[in-house]
Amino acid sequence: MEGLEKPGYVVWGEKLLEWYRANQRDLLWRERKDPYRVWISEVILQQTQVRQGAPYFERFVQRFPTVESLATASAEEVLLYWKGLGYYSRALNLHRAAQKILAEFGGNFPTEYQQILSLPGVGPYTASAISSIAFSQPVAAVDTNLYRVLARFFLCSVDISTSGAYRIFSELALKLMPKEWPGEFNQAMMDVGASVCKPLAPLCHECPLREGCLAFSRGTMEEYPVKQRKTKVSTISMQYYFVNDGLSYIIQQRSEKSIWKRLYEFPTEIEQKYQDRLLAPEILQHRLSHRVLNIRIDALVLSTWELEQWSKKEESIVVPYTESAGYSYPRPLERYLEKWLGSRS
DNA sequence: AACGCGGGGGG
DNA sequence: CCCCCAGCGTT
Repeated sequence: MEGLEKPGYVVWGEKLLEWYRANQRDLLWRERKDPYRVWISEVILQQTQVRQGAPYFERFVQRFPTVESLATASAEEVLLYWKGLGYYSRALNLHRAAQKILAEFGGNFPTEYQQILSLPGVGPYTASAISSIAFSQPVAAVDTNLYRVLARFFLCSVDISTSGAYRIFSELALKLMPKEWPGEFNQAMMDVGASVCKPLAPLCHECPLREGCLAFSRGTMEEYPVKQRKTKVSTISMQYYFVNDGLSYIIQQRSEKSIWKRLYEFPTEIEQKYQDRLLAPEILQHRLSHRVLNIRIDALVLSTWELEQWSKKEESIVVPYTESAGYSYPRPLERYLEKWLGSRS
């Protein structure tokens, strides 16, 4: 990595801030420096793009405006506001963290970095983001944007998926940061990374850091940052039965262990005697990051009496069509339901 | 250090 | 079909 003279660091940070003051995105959670709102927004935006997360933030803080309102809600309802966003343990951790804040910090959002880091679902990045934005602590929020911007500018070839990279980049960022503006600096880094220094086809012509950027001068922007290759994609098959009587259907809750934590799904098996009453199956394909799910859904229409017998089985829940929205479903099942219920009216 | 964990969008 | 994204927790 090429060095930068001491005075150069100061100029770097100030150039970035100057650009940020003129070009920052106006986002809902930037209106106030309320640690609660910063926290919620940061968790929503973990591995999630602003466009996708913004509507969720608005709904979430409207329903749960304070730590206490979140802590005293049911996990079930919190999940309902997370439905469709993915990475569902984030919602469950948010809920647990709110209860921890209530129990251990008297309902006041903790102000110390180490305390913030101790909250479930809050890692080094999120703790730094909250500390810097809400409490003006001089710590670097090391996310993929920061890796990309700095790796390109300084032509740094360290593999960002290794643990050593975190320390190198956070120390470098701290040198570049004007210490009076830690929150602004971190958010400026995110905005430059998101809207200018993009992973592919970066807009170098409008970059405030173009001058001095080593990757730009060599035309090798897209080769940075260096990241280890990902694992291969695997395929998994799933079988569901949509058991209904024309008015209600059967669901069960998934465990907290694997994919789709605590969301609701259709039964995965039926008794032998129903095998010859299945309707034509629906085949859905659902792509995840490193997996492809082939989902087969067989519809089974029972009489009201038969459905009632079924519902006596352990863990099964009968849902009237009209109350379908009261439960959180994985995306593919939600789409199946919409189609089924919609076709009836 | 490597992996599981979602979903939407872009080329 | 691949890639990407305001990461974290577990093993």
